[in-house]
Amino acid sequence: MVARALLGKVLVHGGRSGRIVETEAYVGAHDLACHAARGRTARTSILWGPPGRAYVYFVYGMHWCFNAVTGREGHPAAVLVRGLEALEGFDGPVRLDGPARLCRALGITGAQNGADLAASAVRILDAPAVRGRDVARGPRIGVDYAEEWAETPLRFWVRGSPGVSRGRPSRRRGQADSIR
DNA sequence: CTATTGATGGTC
DNA sequence: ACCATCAATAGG
Repeated sequence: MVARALLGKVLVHGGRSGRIVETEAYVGAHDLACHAARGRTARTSILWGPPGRAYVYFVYGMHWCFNAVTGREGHPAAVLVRGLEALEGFDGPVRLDGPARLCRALGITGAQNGADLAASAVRILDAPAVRGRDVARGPRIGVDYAEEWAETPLRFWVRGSPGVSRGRPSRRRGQADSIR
């Protein structure tokens, strides 16, 4: 799965870069947590386009979130990047845990929506994969409304990384479910 | 540590 | 009305 494979890769924008340490997969129009589940609209049309482009959306009146479109044309699926570890271009310490924080820190906004991730100012660079035993997975964050999809373990993160967000999947209790 | 709330605005 | 959020605050 692409969300798992993106862990360890490098997101770059505006001269700043970070190693991807937390992702969530949104797998299609049938996934009730996916923005595409409510049909093709002006906002979500990029999701139906070709893979390898940025889907950047605005939430809660103040935050941008960055996704990479992963589904082939006509198949809306994407991976939300939720956490990074700082690599280059930052002036002092930065927090990159959380999808909106990382966008703010890298200067990603709606201006990058639709950008080609292989040939524009926003890029994802290849890098060594994260070892299986360092990867954990669990339910996605903030999607309680998505019925059975709320508990589907489509969130992936690098165990122990400071770039992993602290948001819990609020429905269930207990610790982060984990392990590969 | 958990829980709650205000900020702030596009989308449908 | 509803959010794929964050920061600040209050309470145990």
